[in-house]
Amino acid sequence: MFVSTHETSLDSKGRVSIPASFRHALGGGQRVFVWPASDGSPCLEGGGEALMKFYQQTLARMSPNDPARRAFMHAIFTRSADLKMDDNGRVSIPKNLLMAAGIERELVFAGALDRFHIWSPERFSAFDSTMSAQLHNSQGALEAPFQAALAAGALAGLSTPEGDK
Amino acid sequence: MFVSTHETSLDSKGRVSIPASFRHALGGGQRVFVWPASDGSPCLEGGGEALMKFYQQTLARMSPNDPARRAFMHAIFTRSADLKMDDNGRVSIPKNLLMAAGIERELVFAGALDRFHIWSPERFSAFDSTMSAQLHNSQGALEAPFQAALAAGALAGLSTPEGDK
DNA sequence: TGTAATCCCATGCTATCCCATAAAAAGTTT
DNA sequence: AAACTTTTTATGGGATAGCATGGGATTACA
Repeated sequence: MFVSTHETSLDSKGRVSIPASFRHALGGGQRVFVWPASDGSPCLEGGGEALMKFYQQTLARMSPNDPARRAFMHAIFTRSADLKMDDNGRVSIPKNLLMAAGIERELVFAGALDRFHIWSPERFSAFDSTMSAQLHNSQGALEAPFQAALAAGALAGLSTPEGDK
Repeated sequence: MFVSTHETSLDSKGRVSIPASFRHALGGGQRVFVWPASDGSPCLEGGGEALMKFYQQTLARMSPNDPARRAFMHAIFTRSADLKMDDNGRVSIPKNLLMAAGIERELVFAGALDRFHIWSPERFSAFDSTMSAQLHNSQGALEAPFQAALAAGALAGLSTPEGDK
């Protein structure tokens, strides 16, 4: 899974190394898809073939006439770049996407479980602050899913004495 | 699959290069079919022999008396141009189709998974904005197919704890 | 016999492939 | 725990192949 953040930069040819841990999360394939974040955040969003296959299946479950389908298709497949990593794990992100995210040379890879985000450092630190505040105000909303997951048996062996070694 | 967007233009002879990634998506054949978008969008729609075969089979499954069959037949087969790529991967799109899409010289190829669309740049960016707004208002409509795809096991190993190593 | 479509070759550009280097991480041996 | 070896990662840059594009020559056909 995609975890942690990595700060890096484009080289003189416009290439950037995908962080090693992200490459592992991509599962060995060398295709990477990148598009403007679909939640409207001023950053890019990316994932591997697994995520794209998931989106494909999501589309397959929608009526061909559903206007939401066309919007979703456009947001993910039309706007995305299909990138191929070179032997050293680098990709070249198209200029229009870099511009949309306000990236010049420095950038931040941010893990998000089943996908990752690419930020300009300035926008990322602003976002980081926003999220701190947001989390502080969201404790209530977390309560219910938190308890549900616990009840479903997640964390078994960690929250109870049986989990000790 | 057809992914991403490519901006290009007609040359002085009226030819245009099919983007390389689209040529690959066409599977090596050199026939390309183009027609006015069947959903009423002010653009052209296109695909390769695979898509046409799919439409052919769709027609075969409709009753010969079904008025919808005639309309569908007309929209796809009657209106479409059967283009042949030259050795450099270029085609000449008939003038009447270009006019219908409002294309003068510049144009945009937009991938849509199993097909692609051809837009005038102005119309494309307007459509792009519309789709952003549309997506924003469609979160509800996406919820169900999204969950269904998840339940069907897409993304297995990425979004669930079982995927951890 | 003119007009236009097709075929073919030439060119600059860029993406890709590949090798080299250096730093960092992980693993071994005393 | 220090010293050494091996592997992985990040980065730079040269060589090459593929792509987009322009345009001349040839063919089709009206």
